[in-house]
Amino acid sequence: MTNGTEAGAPAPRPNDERYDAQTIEKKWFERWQHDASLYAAEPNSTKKKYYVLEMLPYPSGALHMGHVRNYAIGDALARYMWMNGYNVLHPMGWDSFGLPAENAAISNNTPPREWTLRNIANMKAQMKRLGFAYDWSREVTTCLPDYYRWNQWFFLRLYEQGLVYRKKSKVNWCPKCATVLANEQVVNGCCWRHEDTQVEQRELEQWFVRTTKYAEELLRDLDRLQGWPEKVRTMQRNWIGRSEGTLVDFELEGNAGPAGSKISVFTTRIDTIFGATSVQLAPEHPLVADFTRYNQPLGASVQQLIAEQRKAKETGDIGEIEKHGVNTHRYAINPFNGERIPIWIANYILMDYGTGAIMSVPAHDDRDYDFAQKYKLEIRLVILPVGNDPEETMAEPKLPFTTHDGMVINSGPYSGVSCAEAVKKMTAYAEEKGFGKATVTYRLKDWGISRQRYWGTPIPMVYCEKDGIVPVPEKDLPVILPENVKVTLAGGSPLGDVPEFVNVTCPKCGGPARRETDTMDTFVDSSWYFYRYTDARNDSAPFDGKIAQYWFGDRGIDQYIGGVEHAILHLIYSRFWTKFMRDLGMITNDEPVERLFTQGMVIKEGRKMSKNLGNVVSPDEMVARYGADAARLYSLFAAPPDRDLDWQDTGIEGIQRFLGRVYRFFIRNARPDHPDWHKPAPAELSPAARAIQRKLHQTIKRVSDDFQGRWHFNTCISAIMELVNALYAAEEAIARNAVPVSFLADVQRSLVLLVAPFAPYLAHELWEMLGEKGNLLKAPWPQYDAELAKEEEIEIPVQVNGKLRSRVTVAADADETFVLERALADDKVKAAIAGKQLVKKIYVPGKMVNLVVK
RNA sequence: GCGAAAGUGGCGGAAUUGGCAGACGCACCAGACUUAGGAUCUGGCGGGUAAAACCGUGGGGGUUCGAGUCCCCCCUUUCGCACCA
Repeated sequence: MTNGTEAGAPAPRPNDERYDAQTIEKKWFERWQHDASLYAAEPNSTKKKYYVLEMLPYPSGALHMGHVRNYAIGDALARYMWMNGYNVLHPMGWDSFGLPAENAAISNNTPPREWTLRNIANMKAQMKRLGFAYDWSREVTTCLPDYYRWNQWFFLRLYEQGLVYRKKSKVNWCPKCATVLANEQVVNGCCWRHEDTQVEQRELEQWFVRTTKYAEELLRDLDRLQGWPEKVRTMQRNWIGRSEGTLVDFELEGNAGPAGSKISVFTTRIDTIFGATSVQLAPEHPLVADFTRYNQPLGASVQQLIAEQRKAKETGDIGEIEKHGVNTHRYAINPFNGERIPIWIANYILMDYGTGAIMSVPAHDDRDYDFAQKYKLEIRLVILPVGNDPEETMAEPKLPFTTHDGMVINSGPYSGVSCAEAVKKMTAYAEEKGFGKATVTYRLKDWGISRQRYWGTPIPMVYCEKDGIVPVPEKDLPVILPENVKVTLAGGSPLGDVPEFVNVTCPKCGGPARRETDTMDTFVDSSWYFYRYTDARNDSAPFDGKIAQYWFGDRGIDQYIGGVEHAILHLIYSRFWTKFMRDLGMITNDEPVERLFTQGMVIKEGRKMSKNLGNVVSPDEMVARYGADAARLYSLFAAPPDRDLDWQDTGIEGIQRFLGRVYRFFIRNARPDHPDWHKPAPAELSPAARAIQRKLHQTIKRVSDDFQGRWHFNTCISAIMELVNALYAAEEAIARNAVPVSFLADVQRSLVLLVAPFAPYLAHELWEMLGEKGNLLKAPWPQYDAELAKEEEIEIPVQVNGKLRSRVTVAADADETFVLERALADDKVKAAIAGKQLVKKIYVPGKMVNLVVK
């Protein structure tokens, strides 16, 4: 151990003081490899639990900087909680089913399993090199049977509960993935993975999970998720898209068609129904087929409308579609006034929302107004907005009025009541007469989970000619995904080409049957993986409920950290799964995640990193050049974690320099062999030592407060830098023995602890340098003392008429009279107020003085 | 179109509650040490001025003794939603 210097002599700065991250990190990396229990959560602990989770990665081959940032945040928190005495669960796993493995299989002839496991090995090694403190004994790999068998087990439970069903439906088909996408995976009409590939529509038999059963609860419980970003809650609320309204049946005039004699429309504005001047059908509405059967020209027009709508949907421009429609010359009867109104077919009416039919009220709906203008349909005023002058409005209405705040007019017996009142009364009337009822519609759809792909969880179902659809008995799970399958991107599941997989005997009758060849959407895997972590090696159940109960408590995972791109899909499916498991009696919590944190992206030169732009920063390269500590610390220092981070290569060099400064300070000042080193620090300190002490306690406060609060680790690190700068400034005082060694030992110990969550390698090295033997991870977090953090003297700015004129230095506890006296005695202040009348003296205690003069 | 967040030096960012704008770091400049410096240490660093004055947090107004922070209007950027009846 290098000793400090003799009193009075300036500190020598030999070359071996150089901070060599590679050597230090290699040393600790090797030690940590040999201690698997280092980061293990304690199984039967009386300590308070803390479950911190980062979103598990897809094993694409290598980590990127976004991962490093995500995990650096979680790791800092985990280490902080350990040091605060919690029993911490900090696991990691692999979201390892999915299409890229198949693409890789095709392009370089490697089986998906091999490719995936190799990527996992590589990324795991990267994580270890970065020093992340994961409990690897709980590692979850979703593509292995010991995990996906439980997906199958859950599928059987869903089936028993009637929560999964088969339905023939139009599906979104991505030609590049050669598979079905859930609605949620379609972004602006394109595939969420292939942003430039338009999604097509195909008709297929699919398995659907009845997520809509929980729509109401998923919406309601969003209000409880106070630890989630408002933004995410809003996105989920929009996604669920709850809408209260009324279903109203319009009879068809004349001969009823075979599809029925009524058109059911959904409206949120039944109060405007006396203003309905047409009924509009979606081009794909079932009734349309009847209308076009003996009407060739109409059929052609409808085809046109369908094509327009489809194209608009595919390009994501459905919001701006140019409205087109065609008059069927059929009529519907308004049940409220018996009036016959024309039935139109229009390209902006969507079949997959509500009933696919609407009543058109041009005077009180923007869209209907546009449409009526274009086709010269009647526009009838039935709402008078509050605050409008009736006569003026009647004479020259500035339509459309879409407000709910108004009075119903021209509406028979309802004229004169408020909109809200009319909705109630008219709905009640419709229910009484049997032609309508109050309804709630959701934008949220059931979750289509079938994928015509190989690399996923086989759906445990069998099709028997005699018995139909038969679930695979639980004892036969898992249905193993066969290997050596020829993967192609042609349509249909590759599993269909594997006879030994497909051909089975029916579990019921023993006769010949076919296995389901579709696999599950990978969002199934990630919907419950965090429960598996609590009991990852259980081979008789997905997990033990009691163990999950300990880690999830009543409110779920204490802190979940990941990208905002998962704000809807992953998190809504996870919430669904939790509610489903709760209703199965497996768990007691209603929600999976108490606190959610969404970190910003890592960008460079103002743009997202991408291979195309050639601005990708490789973690491996950063670690090789600057070390893991520097890479991690910089990813926390460069921006607050919730904001985007603009990566600058010179920025990380600054961080490396800082780590070097810390290291060199310890090289010079860690003196565990000194006789005073382990003695308690004296209560009375010299001014130089007192200054350090004050700074130290201020720093502890700042760092601790941020961990508890807003997580601005960038300012925490700044604070630690300030402390280190203060120590450098004090080195002369240290050299002349004006700072007691025992006190300096305390300061250094605290500094190591403050650094430990952010730069674990260096912290461990320094800890050892201080002569400490115990596990740094379990060393208690330093506590600050408000008294010691207090300044003894403060500088008070003095303003005259709001402009800074001078500063006066006073004791921290000086009273107002004294401070004002000093301020008025100051020469610069005197000059500023000379010849003027002092009208007001403002003193904000400890902050500032403002003198108002005339 | 609707909603949210943001806009501060050459750059990343600080200022947590209305109270010294620019902490901390990068870049740059100067000095020290040095055979050397892409190491290290010290100092400087919003504009402006000889120094001051003065100006300065996207733009314009307002409230206040005092505004980056609060209110009103506008501009720009990012994100989310978008004929959802």
